Amino acid sequence: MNYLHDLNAAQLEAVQYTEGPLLVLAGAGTGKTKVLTHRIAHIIEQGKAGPHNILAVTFTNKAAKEMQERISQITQSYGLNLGTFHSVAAKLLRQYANFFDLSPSFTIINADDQVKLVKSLMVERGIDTSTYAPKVILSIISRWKDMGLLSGKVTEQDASSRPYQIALDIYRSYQTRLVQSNAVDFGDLLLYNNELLLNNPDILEMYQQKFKYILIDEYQDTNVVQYSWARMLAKQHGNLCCVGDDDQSIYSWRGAEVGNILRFEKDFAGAKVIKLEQNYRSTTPILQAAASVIQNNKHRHGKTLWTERGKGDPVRIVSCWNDKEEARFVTSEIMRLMNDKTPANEIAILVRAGFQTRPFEEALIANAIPYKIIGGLKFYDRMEIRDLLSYIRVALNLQDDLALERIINVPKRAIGDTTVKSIKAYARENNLSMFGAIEKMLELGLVKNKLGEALGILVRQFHAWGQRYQKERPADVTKGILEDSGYMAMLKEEKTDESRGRLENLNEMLRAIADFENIAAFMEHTSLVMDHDGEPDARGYVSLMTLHASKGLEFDAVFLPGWEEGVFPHQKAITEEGAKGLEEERRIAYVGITRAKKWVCITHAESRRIFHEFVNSLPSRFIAEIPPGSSLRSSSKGGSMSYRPESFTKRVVAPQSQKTGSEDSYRAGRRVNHASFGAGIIVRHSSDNLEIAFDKVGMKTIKKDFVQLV
DNA sequence: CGTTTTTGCCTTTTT
DNA sequence: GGCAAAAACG
Repeated sequence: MNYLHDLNAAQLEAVQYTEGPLLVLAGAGTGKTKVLTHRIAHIIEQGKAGPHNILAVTFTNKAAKEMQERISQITQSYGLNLGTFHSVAAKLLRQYANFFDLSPSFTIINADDQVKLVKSLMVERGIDTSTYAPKVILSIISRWKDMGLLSGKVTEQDASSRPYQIALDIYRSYQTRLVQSNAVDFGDLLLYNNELLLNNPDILEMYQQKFKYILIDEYQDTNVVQYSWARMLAKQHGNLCCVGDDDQSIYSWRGAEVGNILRFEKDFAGAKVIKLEQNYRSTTPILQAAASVIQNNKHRHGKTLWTERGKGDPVRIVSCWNDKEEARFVTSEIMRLMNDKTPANEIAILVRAGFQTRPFEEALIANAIPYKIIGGLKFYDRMEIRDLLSYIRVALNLQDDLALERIINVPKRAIGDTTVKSIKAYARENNLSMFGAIEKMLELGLVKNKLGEALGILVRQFHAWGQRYQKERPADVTKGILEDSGYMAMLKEEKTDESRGRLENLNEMLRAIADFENIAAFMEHTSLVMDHDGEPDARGYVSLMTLHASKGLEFDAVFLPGWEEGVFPHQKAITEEGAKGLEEERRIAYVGITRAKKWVCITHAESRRIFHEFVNSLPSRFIAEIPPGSSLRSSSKGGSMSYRPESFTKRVVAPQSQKTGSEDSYRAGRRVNHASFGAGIIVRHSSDNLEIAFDKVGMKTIKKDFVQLV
């Protein structure tokens, strides 16, 4: 029983309350993982259920791995069903693949392939892809999947407007094509699972009996399908424990429904709710600042974090002229911290969007500070890796058109655009896969000479590789692919730094494959385990990442740059989602602040280069929500800052003085008048366009010429 | 017909 | 300041 000793009262209650539905509202840094791991260990230790009768799902592989390790430290847990939603779903679906006209070896396609498929379907039926972006159409389809809607269940009403009509049309053929290619996307993994249980009471009952205790981590991030799936599975025993924090729900754009966690007590009769409010991470001013921001949200359970850490430094809020100066300021502060013996890996810069990392990278490099971008370019997203994966995919599944198209002419083998188009046309006419079409065309002598020869070689090679995978070691066959295809030779020929790096990456992948029994297991791993690169615990590196990527992490010092209206909160979140979008932005701010153990420094720039024009913005409204009592405001624009090197003023003033008088008068904060929209205030401006918050009609983007200064 | 060069689009967050 | 699709080139 000694594993219960280091728990506080609320944590202990959550661990011991094993029977019936339970919602654990776990604020940032309150020991959420501890509760989950101890609870699982407790169920096993008490003999309530064996590991194989417990199901625990997380969102990230990292979380799953950490939980597994920590449980193993407490008790024997062999056979525990623990994994991400997607990996658990994939495992289950492979057993019932034939229910969905798939073979158990189906491929899981990634986002890139999804967009490509949607686009090619749109082009096929003559829909203009510049008016309706394939990405947008895909996101509509994905949201339907997240809501549990197969194309047949989408109603006329769901698809009333034009983009939705297009999306529905594409959705149907998209699914057909995926099935023909023996492939599923991420959304399908859960959607099909849900359908499986809905339509097959016998299968559902079997799993209901198997899983006596179900635990869900990060419950605030679940979508409708995940909710429905878990609810069905838990129905018989009713022992569903959901752990999450409504204030940290930041994935609505991926289909997550905050409503799931807000509705918990309604959905599960007799549910118990336990709040974890003692924070073990941050100082009081940090928690106060976070609380005063998040309390502006209407839709939340509401909880008050407190700490015994005691007083600490106030949250700093610093104004800068522009993005470059902001980066230099943050970098100089980082150097100061490192001089004061704060290790680099205890320092993080958290940005709203990926492109904001650039000025920081430049400043960090200029000052020789080692840094790592977390979650930026992923190992499996690299060109050469995706090429090799495509080769493997085709070798394993000749129907995988998307993969074949990617590598059909890599390395160059004289199979160009026109040939690919004719192959696709032939495939469509005869209802064949591309590979099938090539074989048929060769058989009928429709392609001749050099082209026929090149295609013939390719066909024979893929058959050979596929057969070799059946009996030989996967790493050997894969190496064979790289050699036989000429891919390796192509890179060796190039002899640039880049090509050498690519070769190194391919070798690393061969080494990774060597750890797997069979190639199918490796492919499952690559499609579901994406967090490979940039471990945040890397010693000696400052971490640079998006706020989203920072969830679950903690650092001594956290820098939060770019707190400007339009950047953060992001303009799109507000225009597209309105008040809901703003609340989510605020939760992102909350996540950012609560990553810090000792120091938070928020900065905003008055002018920022976005694309190739200067954009002026007002400070984020979230800054105004932080009370002076827990924060300290200053400016790096001149005057009082002691750490400000001479060069700052020189460089910073220059762009300002370059502006013409008339441009300058349209700056953020000025009131303007518009003939039809009335009075408003400029929120941001670029060379031609003004973003104006009108008193009556809300946000609009207006050309400068159409408004007058008041 | 296939390869090289140029243009034109960007950028919210990702299992 | 990057990468993919279209246009020009061979």
